[in-house]
Amino acid sequence: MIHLLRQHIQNRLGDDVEGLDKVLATFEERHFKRGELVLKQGDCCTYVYYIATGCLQVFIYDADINENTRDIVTEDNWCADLTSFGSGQPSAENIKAVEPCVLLAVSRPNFQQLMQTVPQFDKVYRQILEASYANSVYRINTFVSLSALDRIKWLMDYRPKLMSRLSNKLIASYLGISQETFSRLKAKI
Amino acid sequence: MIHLLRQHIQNRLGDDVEGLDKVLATFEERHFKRGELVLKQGDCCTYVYYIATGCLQVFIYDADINENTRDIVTEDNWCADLTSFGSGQPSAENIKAVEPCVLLAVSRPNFQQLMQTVPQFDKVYRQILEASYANSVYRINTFVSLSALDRIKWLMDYRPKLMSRLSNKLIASYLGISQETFSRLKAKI
DNA sequence: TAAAAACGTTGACTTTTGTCAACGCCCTTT
DNA sequence: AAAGGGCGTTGACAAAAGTCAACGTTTTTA
Repeated sequence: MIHLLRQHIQNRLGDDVEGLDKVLATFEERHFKRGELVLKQGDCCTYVYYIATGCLQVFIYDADINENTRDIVTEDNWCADLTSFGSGQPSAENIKAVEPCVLLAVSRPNFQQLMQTVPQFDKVYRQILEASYANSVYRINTFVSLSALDRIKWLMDYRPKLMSRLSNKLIASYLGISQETFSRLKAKI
Repeated sequence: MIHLLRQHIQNRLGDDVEGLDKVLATFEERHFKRGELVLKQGDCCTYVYYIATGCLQVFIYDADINENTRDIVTEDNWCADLTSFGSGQPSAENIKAVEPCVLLAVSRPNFQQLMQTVPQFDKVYRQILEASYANSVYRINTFVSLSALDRIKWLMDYRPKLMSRLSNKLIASYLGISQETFSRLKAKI
């Protein structure tokens, strides 16, 4: 699966990336079953994952033990609790494979070494950060400015494939509404 | 006001920052009155601002011309629409001085030159990104997991000074609720 | 300083959303 | 194949939040 990561990086930095082989050699391939936890809250997030295939849910539990979904990330994207990963503090978040997943993982020590020794990897990291941040900004704006119905319409426009790919329960959680409300509002469109 | 930025950088990178004077010389000091727009949606965000003093509101308008607040940023922090700044595309967001502000601004060309010529500036930018992102993640989690009442309590804990410093109208908008609901819920605590 | 505008609160009412329960369906899993 | 569990939908009701209006207060601004 490493060729997918190679392509991902080359798409962003060009075909001639110095140190690319060194970078790729540092990643470990890890497989997760549907429903399996990749990261459990309280544990430190010691890996950053490139999703070769599959789909991850990033979520926190509220007082009633509901899963509240901060993000849903699909193949050819990166996933981690970057806050925990960067600080070394325990994670407040959980990451779960909602489909069978093949992930390519870099550990924290390896990541830091790559950052220091491969300048191009530094660029990759910045792009991960920028993309994650841009995504978050979008998402916050939907929460402060849109009704539940409009958030559904927004998701249909912005990430249409998610609608057919994931369970309604998960999408409702991603939109910050109950499963029942999602079911009812969806029927109105 | 440039000494505030100097201190900000030294606090993060140490007292001996190579190229610091070059960096500081690149910033322009700009003053904004209370209520003045720093960035208007549709315009490109051509500056990144370090807030020396004051407070900025980042917001978008919805269909009813309400101001929906994505973020509130106070002195000794950075503010911009990084998505627009990075891509050069028109901004979807507005930035307004909600208090009289002194901002230190770097233009896009100067920013890019610093990134290429001063390695330490690169680190500063990454820290801005990481901090902005961490802040966004927190904020999303409050929206997907907390009720309006709990978001108010969260704000009291997480950013207590904002509560006394800003108008209720603005805080309500930041929390994604109406001014009236905020007034009523606040009375319950 | 006086007028105007914006703000904060409260009441009455509407709309939106959540909760609990029931039911059929699909999908595992044994 | 049968049992069990989870999912998606719907109904009935409750709770939460929004809207509109009014009013006194504070803040701007002319």
